[in-house]
Amino acid sequence: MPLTEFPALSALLPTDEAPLHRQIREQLRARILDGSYAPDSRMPSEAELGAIFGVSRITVRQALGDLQKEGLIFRIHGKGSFVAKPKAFQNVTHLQGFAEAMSAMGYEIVNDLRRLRFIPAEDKVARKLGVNVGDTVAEIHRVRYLNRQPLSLEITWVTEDIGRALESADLVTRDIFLIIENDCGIALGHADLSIESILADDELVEALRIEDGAPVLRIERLTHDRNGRPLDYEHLYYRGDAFQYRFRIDRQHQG
Amino acid sequence: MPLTEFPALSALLPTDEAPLHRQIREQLRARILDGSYAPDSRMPSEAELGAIFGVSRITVRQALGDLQKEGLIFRIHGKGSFVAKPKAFQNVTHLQGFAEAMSAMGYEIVNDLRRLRFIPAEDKVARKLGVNVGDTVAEIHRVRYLNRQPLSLEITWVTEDIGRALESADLVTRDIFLIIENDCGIALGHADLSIESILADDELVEALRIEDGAPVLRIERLTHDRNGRPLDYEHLYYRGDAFQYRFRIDRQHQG
DNA sequence: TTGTTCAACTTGTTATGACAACTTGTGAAG
DNA sequence: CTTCACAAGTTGTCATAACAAGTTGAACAA
Repeated sequence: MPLTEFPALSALLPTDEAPLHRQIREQLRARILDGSYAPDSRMPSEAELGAIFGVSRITVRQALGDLQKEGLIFRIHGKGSFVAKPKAFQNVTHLQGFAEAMSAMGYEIVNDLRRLRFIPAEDKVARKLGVNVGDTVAEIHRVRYLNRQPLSLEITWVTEDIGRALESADLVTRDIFLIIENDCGIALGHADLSIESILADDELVEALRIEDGAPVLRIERLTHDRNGRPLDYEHLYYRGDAFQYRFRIDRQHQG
Repeated sequence: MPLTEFPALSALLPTDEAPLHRQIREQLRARILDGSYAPDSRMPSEAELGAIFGVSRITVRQALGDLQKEGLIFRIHGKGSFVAKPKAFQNVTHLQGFAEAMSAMGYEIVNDLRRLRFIPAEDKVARKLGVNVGDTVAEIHRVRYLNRQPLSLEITWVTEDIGRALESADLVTRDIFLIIENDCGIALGHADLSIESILADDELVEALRIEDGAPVLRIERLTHDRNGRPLDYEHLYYRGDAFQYRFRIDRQHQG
C-alpha cells in the first residue's frame, strides 16, 4: 500500500524514497540482469506487475517505458513486454577507455608514460576543464602499444586533485577512466568527441614511428562526470594505418 | 463496421490520424524550429498547452517528455519548460543524415549526384547488405557541397527496391535517410560505423579538389532498419581540413 | 531597509477509469 | 478439414483528479 495514504506521516519522513516508478524500474532491471526474466521471455503483463508491486498501471508503464528506452526490453502491442537479448554491439555507444575496450576484445595494452607534470593551465585547457588560467593542472603524455607496436599518442589534462590520484596509480596498464572511477570514486557521465584526419608532424613521427606526412586520426575528447563537470581533456592521435574507430549509434525514435 | 475488418484496405488508406501526443509534439517542434518559441525562452505551461490544443495535461506531458528526450527542450521542476539552445553537439549520438544535421544547424547542403546505376552486387557489398553476390543493387556517387566548397564524396549502396525509390526522389537536397524514412516508410534502427584516417587518392583529389596526399577522414557506415535488416552501406570521405566528426557518448550507468 | 512568510504558480508523481488497437486461441460455420 | 468470427488478454492512448515538491514574487513583519 503506497505511503500516500498517510500524507502527514510521509511528509515528516526524510524524503529518501525514490519515486515508485523508479523503484519498480530498478527492481525489474535487477530481475532482468540476474536472469529471473530471461532474454526473449515475456514479462508479466502491466496489470500483473501492478498487482505484484501494488501500484497502478500508469506507474508500471512509466517504469517499463524507461527500460524500453534503454533497450533492455521491447514491447509488442497486443502481446506483451519482452526481455531484449544482449546485443553484440551493446555498449559500444558507451564511453569506454581504450585499454578497457581492447582488453574486452582480448588484446593487451601497454602504456609508455613519457611525462607527468603539474603545470599552470593554458587558455584552452583551462576553458575546457572549467578552471582559471594559471591554475595547476596535470599534463600526461603516453604512448600506447598494441602488440609492441606504437599505436597512439595521448595527451591528457586533468585537474590537480585527479592528477595527484593518477600520480600514485598504475598508469602503465590501467585506463585513466577506470582509475578515476575506482580510485577517486567519481562516476563518469558523458564525453564530447571531435574526430578529424590530419597529417603526422614531427612529434607524431617520433612517437608513433611513422613517416612524415602519414595519415593520423586525431580525436579530441572532453570527458565529464555524471553531474556534467569536465574532468579529463585529451588529445588522442592514432596511427591511420593501424586503427579504426568503430562504434554504433542509434536513430532517435518516437518510441 | 470498423475499417480494421479490412486490413488490406486500411493499409491503402492514407495513414489514419496519428496519436494526439505525437501531433502535439510535432506542432511544438515546428514552433521551436521556426523560432516561435525562442531558445532559452519559457514555453507555455502544461496547463496552458492543454487548453491551447484542447487535450489533457497527460497528453501534453507525453509530447513534452518526448521533446525533452530529444534534447529540444529542458524542464525545471517548479519553473517550467524551456527551449534548449541549439547545441553543436545536439543529437549527434543519434543516427542522422549529414544534410539533416547541417540544416538543423542552419547550413545549406547541395549534393552533386554524379552517378546512380543499378549493378550486380560485388562480394563485400552483397555481404554487408545481406543479398547474394550478383543480385542487383543501386550504387550512388555524390559529392556534397557546403557553402559551395566540396566537402565530401559519398558512395552508397542500397538494395534494388530502395534504389528505385531514391531514383525518383530529390537526391540533390534531401538526405537518403529521410527519403528512406518518409518515402519508403521504413523506420531506421542503428548504424555501425568505422572511422579511419587515410590519404587522398586520385579520385578524391578530383572530387574534393584537394591536393594529392591530403588527409581524408574515411567513414564506413552500415545502416539498419529497426528490425536489424541492413539497408544502406556507405563509404564517406570527408576533407580532413574542413570537417570534424563530432558527437557525444554516454557512459553506461545503472541509473 | 531587510528578512520572512506565504500564496500562487510551475512541473513531478500516482490513482482510477475508459476505450482503442493488436494478437492469439477457440469454437462455430462452411 | 478449413475458414472465419469472436472472445479474452495484451499494450496504446487519453481523460480527470489529487497531491507533492520546487520556484518566485508580493505582502507583511522586524
